[in-house]
Amino acid sequence: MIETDIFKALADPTRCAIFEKLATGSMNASALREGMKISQPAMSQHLSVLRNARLVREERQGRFVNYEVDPDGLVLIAGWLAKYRAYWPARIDALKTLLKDMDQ
Amino acid sequence: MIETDIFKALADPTRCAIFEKLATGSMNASALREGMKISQPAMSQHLSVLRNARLVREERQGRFVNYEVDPDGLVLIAGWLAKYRAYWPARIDALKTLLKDMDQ
DNA sequence: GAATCTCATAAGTGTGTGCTTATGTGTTTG
DNA sequence: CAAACACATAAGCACACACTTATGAGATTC
Repeated sequence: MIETDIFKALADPTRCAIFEKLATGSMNASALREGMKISQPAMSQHLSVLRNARLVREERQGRFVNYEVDPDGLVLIAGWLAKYRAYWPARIDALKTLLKDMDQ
Repeated sequence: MIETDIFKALADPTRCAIFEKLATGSMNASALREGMKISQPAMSQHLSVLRNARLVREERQGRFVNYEVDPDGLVLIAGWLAKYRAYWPARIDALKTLLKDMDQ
C-alpha cells in the first residue's frame, strides 16, 4: 500500500520538519541540516524515506545533492483525501477560502 | 505535533483499512471486525489510536459503541496539505475535476 | 441477580524504527 | 594523485509499536 508509506514517512516529527523546511526552497542535505540537531547519516536516512514516499526528489549537482519537494506525494495525499470528501462538514468552506487565498 | 499523530494513525495498514471501512458507514467495533483477521483487543486499540488522532469518534449506544468518521482529522490533513499548494503542478487540474465529480 | 454480551485495559513479546559510530562511494581541488 | 568534501551505506543498539492472552468494566437478558 503506497499511501501508508507516505503517511509513515510523515509520521516522524523530524521527517515532517525536514519536509516543511524543504518546502521553503530546494536545498542540499548539508543546508537542510543547519539548525537541526541531527547527524549527517540520520539526515541521509530521513531523506531516503521521504524519497521512497515520493514526497521528495533529488538532483545530483556535482558533489552536492539538491533536494526538492516532489509534488507526486502531495497529489497522492490529496487523492486519498478526496475519497472521504463526503464527510467534510460546512467547515470545508473555510478551507476553500484558505485555498483561494493561497492561489493569489 | 498533532499532524504527526494523524499521520502516525494512518501509517498502519490495518488502521488505514479500518478507517476506510468505517467511511462506508458508521459501525460498532464488532461489525468492523467482521472479515478482518484481527482480535477484539487489537481492534479496540486501533480504534483508540484513530480516536486520539481525531479521525474517528465514538457514540455509546447501550452495550455497543458506534464508531464513525470524525471530519476534524480530515480537515486537519486538508489544512496541512493546503500549506504546500504552491508545489502542485498542472496535474492538480485532474484532481479538481475529481473533486467536482465527487460533489455530485 | 446471574449469565451473557460488547468493549476496554493490563501485561508480555517479537518486530520495526530512528539513532549512533564507522566506513564506503563519488566529486572536486590543490 | 592525494587530500578534502558531500553524501550514502553498514552494523549495532535502545525504544516504540502492533500483536497476543488474560482480565476488568458496563450494559442487557433471562
